[in-house]
Amino acid sequence: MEEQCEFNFIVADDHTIVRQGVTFILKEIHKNSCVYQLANFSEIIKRLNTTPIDLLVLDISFPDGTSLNIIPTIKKIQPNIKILIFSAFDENIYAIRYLNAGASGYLSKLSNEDEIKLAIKSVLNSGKYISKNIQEKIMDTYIFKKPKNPLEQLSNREIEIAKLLVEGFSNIDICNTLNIQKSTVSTYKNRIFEKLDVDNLSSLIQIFNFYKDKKE
Amino acid sequence: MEEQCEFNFIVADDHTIVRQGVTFILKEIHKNSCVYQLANFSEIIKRLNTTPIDLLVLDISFPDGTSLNIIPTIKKIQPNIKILIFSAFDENIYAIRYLNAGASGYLSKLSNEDEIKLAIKSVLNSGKYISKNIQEKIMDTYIFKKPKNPLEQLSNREIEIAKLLVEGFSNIDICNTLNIQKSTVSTYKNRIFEKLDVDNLSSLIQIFNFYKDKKE
DNA sequence: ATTATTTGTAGAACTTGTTCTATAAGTTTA
DNA sequence: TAAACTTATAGAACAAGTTCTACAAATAAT
Repeated sequence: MEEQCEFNFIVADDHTIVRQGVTFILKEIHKNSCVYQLANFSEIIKRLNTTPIDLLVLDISFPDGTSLNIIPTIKKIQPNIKILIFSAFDENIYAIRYLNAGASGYLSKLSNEDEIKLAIKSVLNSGKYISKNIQEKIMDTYIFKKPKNPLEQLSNREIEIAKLLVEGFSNIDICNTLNIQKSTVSTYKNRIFEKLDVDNLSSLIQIFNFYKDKKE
Repeated sequence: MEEQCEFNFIVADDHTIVRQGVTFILKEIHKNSCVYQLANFSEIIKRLNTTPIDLLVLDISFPDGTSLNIIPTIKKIQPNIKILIFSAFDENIYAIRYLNAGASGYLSKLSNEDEIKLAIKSVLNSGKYISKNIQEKIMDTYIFKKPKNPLEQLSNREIEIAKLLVEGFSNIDICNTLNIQKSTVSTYKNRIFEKLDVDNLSSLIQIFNFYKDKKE
């Protein structure tokens, strides 16, 4: 039966409704394709071991970066597979990481139907899809050559203070333990936020947890 | 044209793919119905003011400050409307609160297609849908009432505010969006911290992220 | 039915955090 | 090597956040 499939797709997402929505679009684009709807990682692996897949549309539900390493795992089984990340999380923080890890595209769930179709077609035809937003981001990274791991931009002192902030210490705590003025701590905080392009502690914590164990 | 609609539905969700998936299912159940796909709260209100709606399938994760109190707001416009909450958040924390607030059902996005159809049909026919899980939950709460997920200790308002804090909003942001005094926000923050036994935002974020998707 | 507790809310006084500006020392770069 | 950033640091004025107290309404407990 697989021989009647023009393409083999996997749609992996824990939400049924999303799987079905994506399946519907895939069938619209390629009527004679087979779509495997899967809800978790082990199902994906099982399927990859039995069926050559052209495109995997992959939801990433965990913002902590654990799903990053599933990409090489998948590619080890099927090196030519195209992976389109379909994510509810903000492009700005994650997209480039996933593309570097070997994904063929990163698509926001906020995208309208045309964009979704475009992404799928692009990945199938040219092997990649990069949204306007991400293109700009990459330009930034290349032209201003920011390091891949944004934490590397921080000076030693800045990292020291960022870490304390992330661990929950107040400015006053920090200024006491480091014996500096509170205004100094604030200045650091500002510089850290600026360098990492965030504007609240919550985002700092996210970035920190995301990148702390990653080599650039 | 509205007179040819057997039912009028609204599907409100910020993700296109979800709106379309739900629309597809609704059309499958009631071929001759009209479905309005809307992406934010103000669109919902606008539509409610012009069209009598039988069922609103409402995602509660969208970013424009949607919360519990939109349910009474909606019901004030159309008292007989049925609201089915279709949520990516864990039932255990939110379901009962939304049902108490006047929703007719609470459906997890993890549900399979049959469950989704069942929920929609139940709400349309009998005016309510309560999943096995939630039924058990209610039993537990009524009969055995064991405290499991610490987030359950928080009141509705406390959860609302905790969520905003976790997402990185400042006290001032919160007091502006909720139209309360900044001292009030601080009071909440304190109570939240006390109940969850933490003393800084960082820990709150950790607890929140740890428990938000966990069943008890 | 009465009492106790929780919930939602603030005012005023106070503490903490931010901004804006600035400076000396260290590092790059043209 | 001089000019140009970067880094580590504050003072002062101002903004944001906290504390402590309080009170009415809703809930729960006795």
